[in-house]
Amino acid sequence: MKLRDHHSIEASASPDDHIHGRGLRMTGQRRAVYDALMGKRDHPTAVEVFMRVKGKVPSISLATVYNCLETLTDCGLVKTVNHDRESARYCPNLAEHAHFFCESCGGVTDIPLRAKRRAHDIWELPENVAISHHEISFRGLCPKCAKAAARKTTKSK
Amino acid sequence: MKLRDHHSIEASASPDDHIHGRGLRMTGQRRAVYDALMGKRDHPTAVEVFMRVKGKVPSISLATVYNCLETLTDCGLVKTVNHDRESARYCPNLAEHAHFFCESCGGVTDIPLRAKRRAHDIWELPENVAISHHEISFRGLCPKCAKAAARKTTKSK
DNA sequence: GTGAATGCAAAACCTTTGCAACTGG
DNA sequence: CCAGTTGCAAAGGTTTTGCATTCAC
Repeated sequence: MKLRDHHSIEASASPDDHIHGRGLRMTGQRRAVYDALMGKRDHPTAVEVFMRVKGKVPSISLATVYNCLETLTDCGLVKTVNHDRESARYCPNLAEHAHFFCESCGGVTDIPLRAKRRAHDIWELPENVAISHHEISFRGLCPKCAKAAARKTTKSK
Repeated sequence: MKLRDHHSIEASASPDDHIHGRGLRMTGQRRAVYDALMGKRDHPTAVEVFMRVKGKVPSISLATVYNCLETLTDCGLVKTVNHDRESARYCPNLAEHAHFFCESCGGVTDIPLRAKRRAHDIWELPENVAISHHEISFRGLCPKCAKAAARKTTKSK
């Protein structure tokens, strides 16, 4: 298992370089959205970003903010939290487990917890929080689709 | 840290008992929705459940399916995946981390990964999956709100 | 100059709500 | 009986889309 690296941003590479590296253009809107996110290191929604950016680029539209956020995410400059705008799904498995969503076939698989492990073994959760729910999701290609993708890549080379 | 137990369903307790235990009624719709979920142990959306149940209870409406799914979830008979129907949020922290969502104040906090730990240390992920993203979210009360809630409970006793 | 990006408005989508009618215990 | 549930239709909120206009390179 390998996690694709979205995080390898050298301090030297500017946002512009990242954007240009993908053959994209650095526009005033993209810069403003990026600055709005970096200025306050919180977790704003698209609408909150929109309101912040309005001050600097009054003509900007909400659709453009969504656009810019998607572009920045694709370039690895920003992470999207709660991107699950798909429908909620319901699961009769009541044991503690995570879910794997295949981006190719759309399948959802249960991922069991290894014996004797608990979530706070690996995350630095504050001692005094009261946790009521937790949700762990992985996205990528399931074994079947990963194999199919590998076959295609090999052929095309 | 304690995880509230949603999983302690004894084999002896029927769905009816669970529903009745909460002072609620077991209706034909609730039973049909429950059966549709237990019949195929997959992860259907509300609309998919709706389509399955239509065959048995033709008069059922989608709103009722949503209703039943919520009730069953509240009773601990079913788990909801992807319940994050809040807006997507955007995060400038590119290091690997989880998020904590406070259900009281709405705040979002970054939860860092403990040093030298990796997600597959605790979940039994298949070897041959290609993971592109993963998202870990905890929900509950942040330290500040947990303290406030505890104070209120103590007083009212 | 030219394709990429924007702005606008409208559409799409999932989920919730209000309310009259119905029903399980 | 009667509070809890349902069904319907309409509203709500977030995100996407289509297209003419503008702009970065």
